Amino acid sequence: MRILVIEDERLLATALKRGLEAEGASVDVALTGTDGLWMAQENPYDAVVADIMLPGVNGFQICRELRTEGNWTPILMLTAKDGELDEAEALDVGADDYLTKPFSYVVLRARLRALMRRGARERPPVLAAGDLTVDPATRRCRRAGNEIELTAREFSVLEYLMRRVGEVVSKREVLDHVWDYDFEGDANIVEVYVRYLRNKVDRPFGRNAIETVRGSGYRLAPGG
Amino acid sequence: MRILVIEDERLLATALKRGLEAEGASVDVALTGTDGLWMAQENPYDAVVADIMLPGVNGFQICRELRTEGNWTPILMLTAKDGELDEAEALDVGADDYLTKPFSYVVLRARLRALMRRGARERPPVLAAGDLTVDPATRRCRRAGNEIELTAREFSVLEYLMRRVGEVVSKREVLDHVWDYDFEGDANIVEVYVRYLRNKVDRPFGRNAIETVRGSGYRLAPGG
DNA sequence: GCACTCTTTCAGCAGACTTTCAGCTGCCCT
DNA sequence: AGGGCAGCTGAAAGTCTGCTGAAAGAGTGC
Repeated sequence: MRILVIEDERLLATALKRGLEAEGASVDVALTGTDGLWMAQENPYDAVVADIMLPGVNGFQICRELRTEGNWTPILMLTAKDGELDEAEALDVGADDYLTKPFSYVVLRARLRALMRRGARERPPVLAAGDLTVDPATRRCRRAGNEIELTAREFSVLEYLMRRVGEVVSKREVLDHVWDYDFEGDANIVEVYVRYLRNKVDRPFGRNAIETVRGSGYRLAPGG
Repeated sequence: MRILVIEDERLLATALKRGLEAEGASVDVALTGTDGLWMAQENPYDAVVADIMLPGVNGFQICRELRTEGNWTPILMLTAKDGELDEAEALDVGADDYLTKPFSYVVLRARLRALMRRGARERPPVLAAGDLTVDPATRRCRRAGNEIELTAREFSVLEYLMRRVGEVVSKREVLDHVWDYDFEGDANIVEVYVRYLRNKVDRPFGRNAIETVRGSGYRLAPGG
């Protein structure tokens, strides 16, 4: 479940990211409308949460632009104002739903779920590579019929690798997608998580799904 | 995918180089505007990322100069300032897009991809010469159906030769493109790597893809 | 407040990879 | 034939990367 949050208030953006990720979503954050629009154009998200008031391109423009391009990803609009006008305009330009700040996280999640259910397109429910499967929706991981317990971070790292089976993924990329985009720490953290994952998904099964490509990163073997 | 990064902050330049290379791009770095302009004029890049504030020739000038020469390589401008003025001017002189520092790597990559896609120069994802193929995305190399394991350096050298199949490539050029731009050592290192490559991609197959052109350099035979 | 789990940092280590070097081979010229 | 190069080679030295255990730090639930 990939979600794009376009929101310039970092506190809120981070809160949303954390919250949604805790439920198994893979969340990217854009801090400006310009960035957000580009990211939405570039990646296939399952939903977009966009503030209306944004630096650069505003939420309405993002919405209109995406729709005119034939991009029908569900969009949930946020705004600080609570005028009827905004709401009408939001729906006019093609947003699917509308939420007035301040809102409770629970409400946002509920609406978002509804949106995505409605927009339930052909989306492979589980990621699979050989006998290894990962279900972002239920946040479950199984291998050869055995359920594997993963922590939130572990799951996110594995999910990202699974989304790119076969490709070499650099530690930097993992960092960019799984950690906050402004994570300052050492890329060693990725090595550490790869070790945790290997201990859980590879070692017990005597397999080696996560390959190391020295100097480049890691690659999840297509066959698991 | 060849990308030129013109940026005087070495930290940033290195980060970009690493990141983009990790995704299979072949990245050259210029630390001054003068060098950058020259390199952009000399080599066919798929995209140029240029800082506006540079020692020597600045980003605007590079852009204008290339455009007036009829060079329409996509250019992405970077700047520390976030004035509207800069943005307008960047687009005026012919840049294709504009990014304000600090930016997240994810965003840069997304924009860059979009730019190159817009440039609609469909580039085959894998490089091939006869039965020898190299895939920068997965960092895999195969010959006659056999997977060949290459180290990071070996891969980069081979990739560079493959990008210029049929052409004679001097050791100096290989050094400049594959090693850090400030590599001080002996060009003999290239000979050493050519040997490693021959041992892996030629010898086992009884072929001779990498030809020596005495006095000039090496040439990758178009037929593999 | 305490116990617990999860996340992050850190420094040491082993091994893989890179680079250097000195001698050798073979081509080309006189 | 012999000298001068350019390129080739084997081996050793050097560097760097990724792996690991341990422990500190954050976050959560009781």
